[in-house]
Amino acid sequence: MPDKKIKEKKTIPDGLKTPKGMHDILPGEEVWWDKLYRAAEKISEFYGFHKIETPILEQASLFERAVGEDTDIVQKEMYIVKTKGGDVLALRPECTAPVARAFIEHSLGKSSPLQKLWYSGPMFRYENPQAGRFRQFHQIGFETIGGPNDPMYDAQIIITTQRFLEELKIKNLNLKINSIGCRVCRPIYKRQLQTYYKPHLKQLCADCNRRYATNPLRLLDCKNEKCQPFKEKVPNFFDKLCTTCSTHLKTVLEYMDELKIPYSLDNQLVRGLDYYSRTVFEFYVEGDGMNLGAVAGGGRYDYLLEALGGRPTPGVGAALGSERLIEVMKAQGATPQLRVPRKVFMIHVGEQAKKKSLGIIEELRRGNISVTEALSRESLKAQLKMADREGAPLALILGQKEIFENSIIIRDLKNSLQENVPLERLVEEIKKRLK
RNA sequence: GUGGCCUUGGUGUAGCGGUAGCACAAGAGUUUGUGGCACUCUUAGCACGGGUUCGAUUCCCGUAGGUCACCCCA
Repeated sequence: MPDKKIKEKKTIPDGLKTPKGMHDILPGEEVWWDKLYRAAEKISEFYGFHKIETPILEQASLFERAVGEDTDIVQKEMYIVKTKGGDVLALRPECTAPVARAFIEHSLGKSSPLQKLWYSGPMFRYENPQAGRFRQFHQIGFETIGGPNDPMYDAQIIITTQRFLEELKIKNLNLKINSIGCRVCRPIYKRQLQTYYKPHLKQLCADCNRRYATNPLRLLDCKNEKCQPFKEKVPNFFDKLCTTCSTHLKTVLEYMDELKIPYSLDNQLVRGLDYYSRTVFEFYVEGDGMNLGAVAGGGRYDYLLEALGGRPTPGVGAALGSERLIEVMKAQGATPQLRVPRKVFMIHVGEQAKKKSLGIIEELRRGNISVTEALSRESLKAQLKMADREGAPLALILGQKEIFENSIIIRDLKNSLQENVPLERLVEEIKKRLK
């Protein structure tokens, strides 16, 4: 029986574990997240994006309206929270809608007609986890809202995303671009698709039959074998784009060439969020074991603001999956952010020295010198070993003799030279050596 | 939501129907106040629940988690 009790203590009960698809980010991972966030901050600053933070919870109807009632995200992947007051809230599944909401709610367009915003934070989607797919995951995103409806912004969002990926040294990138048309040409194309598919409905899979009615564009990215033969003669969307849209796409592509960004046109690229219009794009990483899906994706959303009750305002945005980026960096052998070692390691010998060390450490920290210690260790050896492992350049050694002389030893751990200095000159002596 | 595979100390891994080895990591030490190497010792484990069995970590079932595929996406 006592055996059993020990067991119970060791294993955390299932009921207390992290929920499925959600993970702790432990201190060992810090170096990767650090690298990611530093890059994000650097790129945002360079490209003139300002950070915005929106609540984790929003009214569920925000996403229904923005992302679309018919989408998988809204239909089956949202975490819904009912408050005691009767509000229906959702854990945000993405962040473009909240950013657009904030733009309207705070009339950001009034202070400056073009807003360049970026965000970073957790998103939530209730789906089955697998590699690169979690129920709580993190995104970093860039949005430009407002200004004229100019393909230049599409290009700028893409180059920003591209530069961010480069900053992270991510290789083997593949950029896919497509246009899904506008209010004018998309409905026409949808009808053409329906006309094309109608005679074949009985031979199509169940999903496609549903898509036929709800979202004909998705017929294009069905992967069911049954449906493949019919794709060959599908009317090509590029031919059906209205003049405005095809000019828009052409210009975006010209800018890509100008910026020397390689891309591939993919007329089957249809994103699962309804707010997109015209340009849509995704970045993939090619290579073995890189089945993470898109590492970044985005597009233009000219009708989103309007759909949320704002004035008609164009926008373009991109989102990157933080966990996927880190996965790719690891897989491609990138080096994580270096931890900055603390400058000096305080070592004591004996009870009296231990007590006195406390004060010295505080004095150093106030002198803006970072200090580590292992005051709980007693042996000098063990403490030096720790100092070595921490990578501190200097160790301070305080023992009976030093206390008596009112001095302290500064040991250079790189070349093993040490010197005894008066305690009152400690801060300046350290600073001299750290230069 | 459906289906396949997986689950051994902190980490990575052996193993067998009779309760477990190894490596790394961690801690202590190799005499008296000096680290990185080496050596010694120590700590620590069969995901959870049930069944078959004299006995299960090993076989069977279920649950959970992970992973892969479909779907969709970051």
